[in-house]
Amino acid sequence: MTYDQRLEHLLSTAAHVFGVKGYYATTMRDLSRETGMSLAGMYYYVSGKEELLALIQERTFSEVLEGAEAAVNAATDAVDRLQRLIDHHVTFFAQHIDEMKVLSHEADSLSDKWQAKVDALKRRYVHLVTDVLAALSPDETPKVPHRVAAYALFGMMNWIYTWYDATGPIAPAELAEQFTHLYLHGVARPAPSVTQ
Amino acid sequence: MTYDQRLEHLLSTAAHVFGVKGYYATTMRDLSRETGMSLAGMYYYVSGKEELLALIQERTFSEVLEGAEAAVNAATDAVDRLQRLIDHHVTFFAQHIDEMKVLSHEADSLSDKWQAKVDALKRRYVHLVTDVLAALSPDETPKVPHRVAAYALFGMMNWIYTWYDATGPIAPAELAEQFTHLYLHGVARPAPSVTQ
DNA sequence: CTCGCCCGAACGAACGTTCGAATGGACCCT
DNA sequence: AGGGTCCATTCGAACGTTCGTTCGGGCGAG
Repeated sequence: MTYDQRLEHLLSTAAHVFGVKGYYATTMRDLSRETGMSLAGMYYYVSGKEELLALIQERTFSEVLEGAEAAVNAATDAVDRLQRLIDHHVTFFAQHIDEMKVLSHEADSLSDKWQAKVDALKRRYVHLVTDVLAALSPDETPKVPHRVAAYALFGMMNWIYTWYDATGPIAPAELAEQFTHLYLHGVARPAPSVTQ
Repeated sequence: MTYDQRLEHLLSTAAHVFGVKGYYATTMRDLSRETGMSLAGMYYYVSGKEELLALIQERTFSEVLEGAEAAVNAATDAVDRLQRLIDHHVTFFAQHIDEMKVLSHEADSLSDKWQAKVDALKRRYVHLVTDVLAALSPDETPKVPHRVAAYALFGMMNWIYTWYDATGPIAPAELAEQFTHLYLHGVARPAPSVTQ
């Protein structure tokens, strides 16, 4: 076992426990028991509890952002970009539930020093999504501002940590398709003109 | 000042501080300072910190559910029901940001005894929304299951506590309209058939 | 012998909660 | 009217626990 592997083990265990119990409710003694390391031993790998949270957030966000950019770049047209973006986000979410739960739920738990780095990643992600939406409906004054549409999409996707079970009857890719359809066409019937 | 008024003052102050700092990060001493009551004095009104959270959640959820049912009942047709439901939720959210933030963010922080009561209210709300959606598209096998559509709507609306500022350029009623339009028709152009 | 790695034991601080007493108005009996 | 008793309300001070973190040293491979 190398140093890096043990740090990774600590981080992934911490992400799991944070995801289940929440950051504040998790004690270093919980992590000690769960990792098999001693209480003091963990401090050889991280400077403290907050650095654990920061590293988890930073690494996860970097990975999801990188993947999202790759997914968008691999697309052919505007609708395809959206489809791939949603699919990547939902699939990644399902495969890294604990980390994403921490990312969604503990977005404001870091002190300024660490928060800034995560916020920078977050801005890049929001910007990416907003661009995709702008290309999708290049109207100068759409009925729904691109910013609102972007955060509505984030809400739809990030909220799944409260209800979705990736091992249930709906596969991640399936959920992504449903989200994409919903987000593109709404719940109104396929027929364009609705009552009223 | 009556007993009830002081309890109300304690609860609303606690909701505010919980909303800003989070439940776990808030100490009883914080609440003592913020309410002007003594540390021990607060225990005359509630049995402990957890009852504060429970009362806030229970009262807020009851109120939002009651209002939502009234809004739906006042509507004329299926689309109107959805419109009023979204408007009520968003407007209520904007007017009670702290409480709704606590409700959204601290949904799993209660012990079983209290959680059950809140979960019962939550189920009623989910059921209400699902019914509205089912009436909107009575298809037996819609492209998007009603349950998924319901949680997508909740996600879109509840996520606003992370980004929306009710005192900003977008008024709550305006945001509700945008959400309704987005949810009904999607981001795709009014023209029904999209590229691909 | 050195150094990267690990840990038992302890430290000081902060936490939620409790205790016992003090306050003051309402009410009763004479 | 006055004296006495109760009870709702308040709070300073402390209690026991648990927290994140640190200290000093131990251990094994090079």
